[in-house]
Amino acid sequence: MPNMKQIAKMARVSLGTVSHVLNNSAGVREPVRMRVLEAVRAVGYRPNQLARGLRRVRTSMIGMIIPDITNPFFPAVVRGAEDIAFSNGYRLILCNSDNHHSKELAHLNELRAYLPAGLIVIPSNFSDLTAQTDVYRRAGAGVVCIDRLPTNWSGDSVTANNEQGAYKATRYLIQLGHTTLATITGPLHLTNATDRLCGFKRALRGAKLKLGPEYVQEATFDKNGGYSKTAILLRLIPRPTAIFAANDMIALGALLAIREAGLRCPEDVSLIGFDDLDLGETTNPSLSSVSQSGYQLGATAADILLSRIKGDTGPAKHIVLGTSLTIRNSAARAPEIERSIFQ
Amino acid sequence: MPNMKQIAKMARVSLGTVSHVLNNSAGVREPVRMRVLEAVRAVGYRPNQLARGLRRVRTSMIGMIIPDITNPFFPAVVRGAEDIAFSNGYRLILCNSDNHHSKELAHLNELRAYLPAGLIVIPSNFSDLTAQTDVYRRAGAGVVCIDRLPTNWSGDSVTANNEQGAYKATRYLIQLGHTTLATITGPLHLTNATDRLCGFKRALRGAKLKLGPEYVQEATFDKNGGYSKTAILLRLIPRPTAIFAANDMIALGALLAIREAGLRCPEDVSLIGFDDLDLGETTNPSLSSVSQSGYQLGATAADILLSRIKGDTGPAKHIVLGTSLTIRNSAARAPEIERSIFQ
DNA sequence: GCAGGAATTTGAATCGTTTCAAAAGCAGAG
DNA sequence: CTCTGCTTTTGAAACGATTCAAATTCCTGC
Repeated sequence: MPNMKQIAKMARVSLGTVSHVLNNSAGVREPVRMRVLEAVRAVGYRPNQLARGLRRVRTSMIGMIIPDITNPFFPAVVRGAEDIAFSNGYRLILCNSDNHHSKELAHLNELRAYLPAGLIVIPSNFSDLTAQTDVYRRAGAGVVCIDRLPTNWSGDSVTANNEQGAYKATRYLIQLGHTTLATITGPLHLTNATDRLCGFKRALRGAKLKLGPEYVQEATFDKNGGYSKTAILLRLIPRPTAIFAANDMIALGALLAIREAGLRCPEDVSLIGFDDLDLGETTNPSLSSVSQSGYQLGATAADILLSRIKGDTGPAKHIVLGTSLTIRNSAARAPEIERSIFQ
Repeated sequence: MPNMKQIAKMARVSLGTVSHVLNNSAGVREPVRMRVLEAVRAVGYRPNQLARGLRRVRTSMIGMIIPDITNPFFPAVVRGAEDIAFSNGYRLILCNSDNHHSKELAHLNELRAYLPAGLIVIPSNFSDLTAQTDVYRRAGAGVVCIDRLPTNWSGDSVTANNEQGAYKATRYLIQLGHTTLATITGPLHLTNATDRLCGFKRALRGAKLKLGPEYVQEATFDKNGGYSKTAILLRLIPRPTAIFAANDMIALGALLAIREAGLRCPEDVSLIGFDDLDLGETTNPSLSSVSQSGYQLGATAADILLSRIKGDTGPAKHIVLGTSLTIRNSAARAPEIERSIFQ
């Protein structure tokens, strides 16, 4: 591997000058600059990032801690972050926390030893992230939380407008004539889950609809969660004619449970999900869902991080991305007539 | 940030001794060892990975270059690799190449500056990877290719048994009575695509079935590719009654095209995919597919890499993982009667 | 109690960069 | 020709570990 010393010798200059050329850090006369650049090109020299990082006390790496890349919502988030990072000369170190306190902590602690320029975290909210990331902030590294926020988080953040998205979805169901609604929320210690529940409730209040607490079921953000909680909802009397699922994986499980209960979606039960994953297009019926851009989430977080790295010390940024309703075939008009006959 | 010097002072020993304790690299008397460990615990010291990497000329990072994390097959691969890497103290740097020559090259070149212990690559096959990774191998870093292999690749590799998987799928279709088959292959410069085509052809030969070249369509590995090529296949006379799609994304596009042509799957056209992605369970009809474990692919690659890092200099390993056929509802018996009437 | 060999421990060099104070070069004014 | 104030360039000291030869300590047997 070629190093700076070789470049310096080839260009007949000192180490310092080579460094200045490489970093534009001091006035170097054009002919000298050219000699150095020429030598760099000739041997295909690239600065050793470890040496540079060691000296600068900061590398061009960004730690990204997410729950699980295998969960279909997260790849787009990672991709968004990687695109922005890479095109600015930064690389992503990917860490899966599985929403486990101990793994999140382990990643947080071990990443520090690489002196990353920053961190993008989808927090599990089982650890006090503010305290845990303090050592990063003190070292001048940025920390951006996305998708959901730890309790009391006062740093930079990027989230979707979960409340508004849920509100739109629920209002849409109400406009279709549904009056007996239900929702399957995500784990309520996660802010995106509680925000979506708030949106759901606001829409209900707006339509002066009341709802027993048994119509709100908390589930994990996956197919199993959706399946088991839907089974419960479908046994309620009166049976809900519309379900707002807090994400598409839950909705998928709900679809399964509805079918298994001998009911049809959307004729008997309407369903709306959240996230608008690709797989929602190909289910039967195709899934109406609240769209949010995972890519934008990741990309925006990386943008903020880069601005912090470049020295922006302004107040914490809280970016909230918009949502939109994607209407497909899983929600239809309420089955007025049948209901009046059967109940 | 605490450093070794502080630990040395606290434990009243020299730098060298601290290092020896941390690396078990020399006999250190138990009481001394304890003193050092105690100091380490007291201040939460963690060795600076940059300094360590600089000195050792190798870090505990593994570069992973994949086409696109957003493609539903790859997250499991990455997860498998990350799990094995992380539990052995290694971290993954994730790079998306988009199958672009230039991006793959850029990642290859720039990663080198971080002195990774190894590379896991899903190659685009647009660059001469053997030459491009030579600098890594000369530096003692391992390079493992997975999923598909560059032409003339003689290094370590892990792939699924693509030929066999395709053979199983095709033979299954033949056993269902289909005689007019078609296939949509992936890009034929990728070995997994050609291998799957070989398996398809072998099954045909085994059943003494002949096929015009127009029944073999090459597509990109995505929904659009599947959609457009299926449209072509459905216009052929005689129309194929069964299609083997080289992956599930292609199959998804095929499903769309079949429906759009006013035909039914599986009554009019049977369909089998490859990869057995989760989304195949929820399509209508659910998708029969050849299962391969992306997780295993990634995990095995990481295992091999770690063994190389630990010093295994044996001959190149070529691991081939098994496949199995997951039967759902997208393939059915050939429509014998209708065919004889209509054609 | 001591020599000799083995087991520990130490100290200095090194990895490849950045950075900063100091040195050198240069141009213009007197 | 010298002095002054710039602009360039240099050299050495970090950064925080590892490693190897050398120094020290510890045992064991006599």
